[in-house]
Amino acid sequence: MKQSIVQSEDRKPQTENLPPAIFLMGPTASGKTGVAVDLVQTLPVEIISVDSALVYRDMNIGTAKPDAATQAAAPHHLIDIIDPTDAYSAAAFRRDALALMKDITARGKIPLLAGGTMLYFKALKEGLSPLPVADAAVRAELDAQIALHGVPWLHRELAAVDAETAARLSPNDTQRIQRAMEIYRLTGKPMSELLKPTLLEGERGEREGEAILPYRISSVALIPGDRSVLHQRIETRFKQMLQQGLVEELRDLRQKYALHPELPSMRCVGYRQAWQHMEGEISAAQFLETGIIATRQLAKRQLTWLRSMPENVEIDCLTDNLTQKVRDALRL
RNA sequence: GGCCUGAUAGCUCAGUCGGUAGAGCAGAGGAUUGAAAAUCCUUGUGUCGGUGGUUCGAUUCCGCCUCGGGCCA
Repeated sequence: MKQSIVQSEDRKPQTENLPPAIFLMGPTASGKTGVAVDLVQTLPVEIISVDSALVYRDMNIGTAKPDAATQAAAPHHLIDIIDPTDAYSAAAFRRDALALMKDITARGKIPLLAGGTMLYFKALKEGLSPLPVADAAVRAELDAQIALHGVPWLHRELAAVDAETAARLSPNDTQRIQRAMEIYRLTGKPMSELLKPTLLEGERGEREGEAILPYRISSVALIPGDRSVLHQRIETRFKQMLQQGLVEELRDLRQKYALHPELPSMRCVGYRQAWQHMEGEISAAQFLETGIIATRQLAKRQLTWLRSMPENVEIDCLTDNLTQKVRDALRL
């Protein structure tokens, strides 16, 4: 692990010739959008949103999407690109982001990738293995089998064809077990085998001078110095979302689209709880409480991601002059 | 005012036929390859309300006090 990091450091001497790009990461409610919007005013940058929830059209309040005026002043790419009935993915993001970065660079500008979906950042930076895309029919089949036999049963099925992957997954990790089985049924090969060639491919690519991400990255992470302050912000913001009409927004969404609670869009923080409340499963008070809790837990997972990325320059997002501090960190 | 009942982890509660206690939730830490705002893993020492008494030993039994809840006046 450590060795591979050292190797990749050694292997990118021509990084100076690459065009620049900026990563701006942070947990929910850390002020990323504000900083990005400030930077656009004074620097030749274009914002690419790195957010798995902002991609959905008509989901505005619960995703804390920048409003129309903000977007007019500071356009964001990869916002409002799919309907809430559709699914996006890390692979789709990488494809879209790379294309946008190329265009932006060609225009003589710098891509500013800002957001809180750390898997997307990772996929962009490190690439993805050549795995098959999601297959609705196979997933439906697996859903039915899980409903019938339970997830641990599917885990045993996986162990029979891909012991290595089964061993690293919890028997309860429905999503990953399902994905690993999906890959096996689609390709006839175990996921663990398909992950390995990637490294070889990556090495070959680098030998030919093709980096996985051909940009010189400056990476900044907004980290709250005091977690309890972030929690307070999250609570305040969630209450604002309710006042702005989160439930009404969901009502409209359900009228406009054929939604169901298992869709990725409807599993988003806030919308999931709003759905439960609309269905009478939880009270208004529970909706408020669980919505705030889910947001806190999201922020915590985002912070775990950020701690695993030592290349980031960390800035306390709770200080004044945040944008200036980001600029200083980027030496812009 | 009288009677009944409760007071145990941040919250909701279980429990100890007397040998100082454990679940869920929250919180914290971690994982993370086409669903990732998803999915999953790990993690529970707290004057067992206060104070006297009985006892080798009390959070557990008894008395009183404090604060809730209920019923009767």
